Parts: sequence; structure tokens; C-alpha cells
Amino acid sequence: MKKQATIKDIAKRLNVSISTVSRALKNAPDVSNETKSAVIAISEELHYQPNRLAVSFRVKQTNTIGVIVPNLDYVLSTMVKGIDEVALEAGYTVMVCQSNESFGREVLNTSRMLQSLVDGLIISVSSETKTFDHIKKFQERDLPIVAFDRIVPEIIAPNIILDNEYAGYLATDHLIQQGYKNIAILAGPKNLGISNARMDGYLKALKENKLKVDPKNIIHCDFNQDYAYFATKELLKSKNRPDAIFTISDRMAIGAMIAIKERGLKMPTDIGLMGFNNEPMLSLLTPTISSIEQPMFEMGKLAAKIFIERLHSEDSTVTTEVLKPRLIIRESSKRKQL
Amino acid sequence: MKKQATIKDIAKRLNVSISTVSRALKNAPDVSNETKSAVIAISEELHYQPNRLAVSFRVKQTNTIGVIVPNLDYVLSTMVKGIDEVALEAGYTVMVCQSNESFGREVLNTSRMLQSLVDGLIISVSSETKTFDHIKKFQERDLPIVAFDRIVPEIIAPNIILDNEYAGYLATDHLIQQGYKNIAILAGPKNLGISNARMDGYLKALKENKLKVDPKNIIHCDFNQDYAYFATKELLKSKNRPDAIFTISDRMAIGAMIAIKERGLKMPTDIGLMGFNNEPMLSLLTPTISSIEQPMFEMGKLAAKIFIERLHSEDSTVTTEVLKPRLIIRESSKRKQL
DNA sequence: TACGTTTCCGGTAACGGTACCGGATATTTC
DNA sequence: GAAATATCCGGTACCGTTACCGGAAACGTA
Repeated sequence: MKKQATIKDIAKRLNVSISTVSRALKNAPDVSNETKSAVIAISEELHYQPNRLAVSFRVKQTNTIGVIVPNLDYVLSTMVKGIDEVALEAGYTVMVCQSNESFGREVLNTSRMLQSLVDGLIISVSSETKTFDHIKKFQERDLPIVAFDRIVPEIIAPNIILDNEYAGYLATDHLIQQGYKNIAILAGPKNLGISNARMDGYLKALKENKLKVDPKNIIHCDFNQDYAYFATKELLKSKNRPDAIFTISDRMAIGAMIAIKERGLKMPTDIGLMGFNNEPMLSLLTPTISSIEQPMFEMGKLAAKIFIERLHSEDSTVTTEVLKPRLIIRESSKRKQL
Repeated sequence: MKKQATIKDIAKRLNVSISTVSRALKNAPDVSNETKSAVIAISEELHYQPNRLAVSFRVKQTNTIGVIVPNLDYVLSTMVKGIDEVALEAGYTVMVCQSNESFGREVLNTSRMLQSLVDGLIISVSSETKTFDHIKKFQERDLPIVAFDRIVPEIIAPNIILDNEYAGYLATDHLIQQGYKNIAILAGPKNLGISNARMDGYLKALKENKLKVDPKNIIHCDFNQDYAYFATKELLKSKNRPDAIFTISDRMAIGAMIAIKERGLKMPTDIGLMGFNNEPMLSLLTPTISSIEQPMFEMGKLAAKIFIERLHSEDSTVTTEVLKPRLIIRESSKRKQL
């Protein structure tokens, strides 16, 4: 075990005190330029690496950001990439943990992070999460929190979210404009914020267009291809079957698509389909599937940016940044020729 | 800022020394059961949380594993999930960083990790990485390294890899068995280990089946849909165009597929296509695309398992774990009826 | 009774840095 | 030329915890 050089070693070599070395290394004003350059010369010679653990311990700041996400799928991993981008730039290290949509896992992760003293938390909560004490613990310790993608209603913290209601509206309205009248929604897990918001947009669009809401057309199910498949299968059996389906995620859209094909229905003529997230593969399917695009990378960057601002200022006004989605029209929903 | 309780606070409350508290909390043998229970009672009352930073600093062990991956795509993120799984179970925290296939980024990540004193490194190197000094630094400090997915030739460390040569062989041989005779390979970045290994398998299969190797059929390009698209487009223009294409990743297979369709060729009759990784979407495309499946989750778990064993034993025999791929046959390559 | 053994606990140094205080020179100012 | 000021540096306490040493009391043994 080759021992790491410490400032003591440098001090010894130069016959100066450790405090001088410490100050020299951080370019403090009260060290002469000669000693400064001498110190950095020796530090390079000894391959000195500051012991971040010691520093963090001393100054009670780790320069690492805890990031907890439900999983690392296409959407979230690009968001994390965005966070990474600006955090690294700003000198922070990012610690990513997946909760696997499990509440217990999320609690475990937060407690570990609290123990290792991250400087704060950027989180997208799991779908199981209904109580937020584990997150509030950060606030009790004055550690900033930023919530993104899925927000945390009870926690007073900056939020970075998509305008999910508008997204739901956009998707539904588009289907209506294409002449679909009996539109079903596969709305994701009940009580999950983004599910509800997207559904509100769906309802709003129906209302605005004076279409009546059929409760049978609103299906809650997991973000999961298989569930969506079975749900769609059921939907299509009913005698007043929907003529369009809006799913709250692309994975669910895939499930729906399979069920639709099995049933022998043609998109977009017999039935319309819209997904959500605009995963790249959608344009490869036959038919290509319409979807809602969200600015994932930007959301990640924004989350990190706001987080870091938070860290450096005492200002604790809570803002909610709402980013706009974009409608991506493809074959699965384009019934009218332009 | 609510101050965290420390062992000092507990000691004061009970009028015992901090060393007693410390020992009591870690259930040391030389503390009476009474004091032990008294200590844990008070520690719960005060919501005591050990300061991991202080502990890590003191014992020079952080209980965190550094994980560096080129990106968090389907394959790697499931591998990371596997790592997470066993690491969490064993009481370790995982610190995931993406190098974005950039050497500089990888170096930055390793150096940060070294500074924050991770207990070791599990890494899949970037495709740009040609020198390994940044990784050797871990060994100089006696920190275990485990390489997975993409191995590190110069580093003496346990490797967990797919049998890439066999995988390449499997894919190519399958195409040959289906009657394809002029098989091209989109072989990924040159000099990348997995690329070469898969290509070796390709060559071996050709040789075994007495097919001659045409250099024009071997294309090196980035792991990238667009590159693959253009490369395939070129390939198909040549007058002796290949009658099958084996791409080293599914993303590349997609690019190839698009080019093939544009050219008006039919799979599998006119031309065969095989991907690599078996991403779920392959079964949704028309035609469905054959591929090679690798046990990603298991690889991740194994990597973490071996890493942790490493950590706890002085034994430093280097093993290479080679996992077997599985051939997944779908429409794009199934020309012969069974 | 005297001695060795347990059993339990306290004191202290140390990990690698940082922050603060104060002091010794050198430099300026009137 | 003395006082004020700037410039540079050293000493020390401390962050929260653990490891180690040593010692007091209680117990067992002959």
C-alpha cells in the first residue's frame, strides 16, 4: 500500500508549516508567490492528491449531489446525463441511485446518502412513495432538495417538471382533431402525480371539444408493457370499443400496439394510438407511433443548475419550472391528410 | 441547521466515555449489556446517525464502490442494476459515473473517485481509452478493480465478460446455416476489445465453413445508428453486395435495417440481418430482428460479487469469468423453414 | 489473604485537513 | 525615526470516530 502524500509531507520537505501548505494549495492571498510555487512544485513531485474525505469531514461539505431515480430507462437516464453534465462542470460529483420504484429502496438510499453527507438531493420519487419523511430529513438538516420529473407535493422545494397536463391535452386534442371521438387513456398508476396531470389534460381536451367522458375509457395500470397489453385487449373486446388510445408512456403504447395488431385492427384508420416520451424506437415500428416529446436533457441540466444555485445562496424561494412538451405526429395517429 | 447528534452527546447523557459509546454501538464484547442497551436507547432518542464521513476518514474505508460505464444504455444500465443489487445487499453504496465514451471524462471520473476514496472500481472502459494509467492508480493504492463488459487488457484484474468470440461465431454460423454466403460485419470501433473478439468469431465461422473472407465486408464504424445506416447503404451499392449483415449492436442493426428497406430489399429472403444485445424492441420491428442475448443482470451481479470478495480477501488471483451468450432467432435471419 | 483473571470502562492519540489567532519582519507613512 | 500598516507565516484547536493502552473493580482460586 503506497501511502498517499499529505500536506504534512510537503510541509516537511519545504520546512514550512502545514498551514502554509494548506493555504498555498488553495491559493490563499497571504502566502508569497515563491512559497506557493514551491509548494505546488513539491506537491506535483509527490503526486499529492488532497484527501477529499478529510476535507469534506472538516468543512462538512462533500461536493457530491445525491440523485435518486426510480430507474434508468431512456427518459431518466438522459435526464441524469443532463444533471451529470452541469454538476461535473461545476465541480460536483454525482451519486446516482435507483429506487427501482420501491419505497423501501428509496428510503434506504436516502438514509445512506444522509449518512455519507451528500450536499443535497435531486430526486424523482418512486411510484410507491406516499410519505415523505425520508425526504424531509434533508430539509431538517438544511440540505437543498430539488424534485424533478415526478414532483413531491408535500415538500417545499424547487420542482422541475414537464407540463404534463398540457402534454395530455396536446395528445388528446390531436387525436380529436384527427376525428377520433371515443378516446381511451391508459393512465398509469393511480395517485401518481404525472398520471393525474396527464389525465387532467385528457379530460380538459375532451371537455373543450364537448366529448363525453366514459369512465370505462380510463384505465389505471402500471407503467408496463404487459399490463398495457392486457388492458388494451380488454378495451377492444367491449362492444363500444374506443377508436383511439392515448398511453402515458411509450412502453405502454407498445403493449397497446401488440393488442391492436392481434385484434386485426389497422392504425390509424380503425384506431389511433399515441404514446408518451418519444423514445427513438417509435419511428422504427410499423406503423410509426405518435408521441409526446419532453426535453429530458434540458430538464436534467436545469435541475442541477437550480440545485447548485440553491447550494450557494440563502435564498429559498421555491420555484416550479414547467417545461413544455412537444407533439410528435407519426403514422399511428395521422388519419387526416394535410 | 439542526445539529446531528454525535456519540459525544450520547456519552454526556449517560455519563460514560465516548469510547464506551463507540464500542457499545458496534456491539463490541467488552461492554456490559446494560450499558449497551442504555446506549442504543439514548441513540434512538437522539436520532443518532453515525457520521459516515468521519468513520470513513478514520478507518480509510468508505464502503462505496465506484462504477464507471461508458453510458447508461439498455445493456449497461441493467448491468449496473445487477451491481446495485448485490452491492446494496452487502452494505455498499454504489457511485455510478458515465464516461460518455470519452477518455477525458473517464480520467476525470477516476480521479474524483480516487479523491473521495472509493473502496475500489468496477469499470467498463470507454471506447476511446487506450492508456490505462488512470486505472493503474487504483492498484497503486491497493484498491481492487473489476473490469466488466469491456475488459482492460493491460490491467491485471478480474474480468467479467461475455464470450464475445463465441457470440460472433454463433451469429455468423447461424447466418451460414441459413444459407447466406456473403456475410458482412459492421464491427464497431477498431481496436475495441469486444469488437475484435466478435469479429474473430465471425472470421472463425467463415473459416470453418470454408467461406472466403472479403475485406470489403468488414466495416469498422462507431456504435451508432447513423454510421451503420450509411455504411450499409454503401455496402448495398457494391455490385457484389452482401446477402447478410451481422452488426455488433442492435442500434447498428436498426441503421442497417433502414438502409435495407430503403434499398427495397426484403429480409430474410434477399438479405439476412443479425443484431447484438437483444434489446426488447427487436421483437416489435417488422421484420423482427435476430440477435445475441447476453446475461446482463447476471454479469452485473457477478462483477459486484467478485469485487466484494476481492475486498475481503488478500487473495489476488486473477480470474476471468466468461459468460455465454444466447442466440435469439427471429424473422430477419430465418430463411429456412424448420 | 494474596494472587491471577475477567469484565468493564476511561483517556488519549490519531486520521488529514482547515480556520483562526497571533506574531515576526518588511514596508510604508508622517 | 517611530508608529502604523502590510505581508507572510507558524501554532493550535478542532471536525467525529476508532484503536489502543492501561487501570479499577469484581471475581475466582489456592
